[in-house]
Amino acid sequence: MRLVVLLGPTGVGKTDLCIDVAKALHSSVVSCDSRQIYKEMRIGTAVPSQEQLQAVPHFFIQSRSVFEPCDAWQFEHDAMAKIEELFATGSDDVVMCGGSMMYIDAVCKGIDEAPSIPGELRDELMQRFREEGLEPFRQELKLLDPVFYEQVDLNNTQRVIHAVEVCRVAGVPYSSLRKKSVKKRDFDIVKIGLNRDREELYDRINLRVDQMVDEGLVEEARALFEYRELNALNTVGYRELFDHFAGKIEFDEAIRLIKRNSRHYARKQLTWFKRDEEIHWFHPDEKDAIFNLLGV
RNA sequence: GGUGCCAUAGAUCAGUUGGUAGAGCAAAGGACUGAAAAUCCUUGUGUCCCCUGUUCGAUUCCUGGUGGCACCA
Repeated sequence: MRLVVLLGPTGVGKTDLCIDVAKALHSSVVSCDSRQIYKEMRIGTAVPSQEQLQAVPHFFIQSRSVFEPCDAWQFEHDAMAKIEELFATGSDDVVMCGGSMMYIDAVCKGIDEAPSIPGELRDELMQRFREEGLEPFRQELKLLDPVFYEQVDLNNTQRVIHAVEVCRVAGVPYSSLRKKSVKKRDFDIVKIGLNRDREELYDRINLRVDQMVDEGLVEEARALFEYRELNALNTVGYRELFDHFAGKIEFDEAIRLIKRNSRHYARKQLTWFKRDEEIHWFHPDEKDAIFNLLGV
């Protein structure tokens, strides 16, 4: 049993190659994409085409609503259940394809146990953050978890508030739960990373944004405008258009920012992937070499 | 051909009353185990177009040149 993980920055060409690899291995595709998982978005998240989806069975593509958001912990459970089911029903190989760094690690290494945070608590804390800023949370964290207080970036609102949430709900310091243990999976994992020259990658990203606009990205985003506060819609390609709809920026500026933020996102992904020494890197055109590595 | 203006970071430009220089944009590097397409941190040496002169010292002023733009013929 083998999980073939196909990863790489946005726009590199994962989707096309993924179909070929899955066909060659007679396997299904488990999507590992934190935005393609939502059914309300399609154009801006570059969901595979109907033909591609029909060519090979796909899972976790537009399978969830933005009103029931996913997170890395949830994804680990859902994806692991699906992967084990596929192996149990006779698949030797399963292909997991996507660029969501933390979701990939959640499946390959697992995430430590921690309590779920009730929505009401987060709402309450966010309300307080808006009124009083981050300082009260820093002070509370210093009392509840001095160890993590020393480690965390105290400018990072999300990290500080999340740590406070966990401490409060769990009743123990957040740091005591962060064991960073790696779960042993009972299948092999092969990681294939796709990359291109920076200029080539950026050209593709810029071009793809123009294509998305031609396909109706603006209309897709407009239909979601009223839900723009939802976390799942804090997404490149949508939030910039939301700012335009709200009258904050011109249309051309929104498009420029979508391209730039997509490029930045690609770079951020590469930064994350760089430190994973298990990844075998290829240019997407090196299909033969990839098949060779996979033994097909 | 003549006159004027311009020539500084990847591109666009600011600036130095002569003491070797900066802003936004773009870009680059990094952190990151329950929001992750999120969130956060860091980064600007560049023949200041070339030559000549003045000067202790010129990217800044002078002479000439080259290139670009505008106007006039």
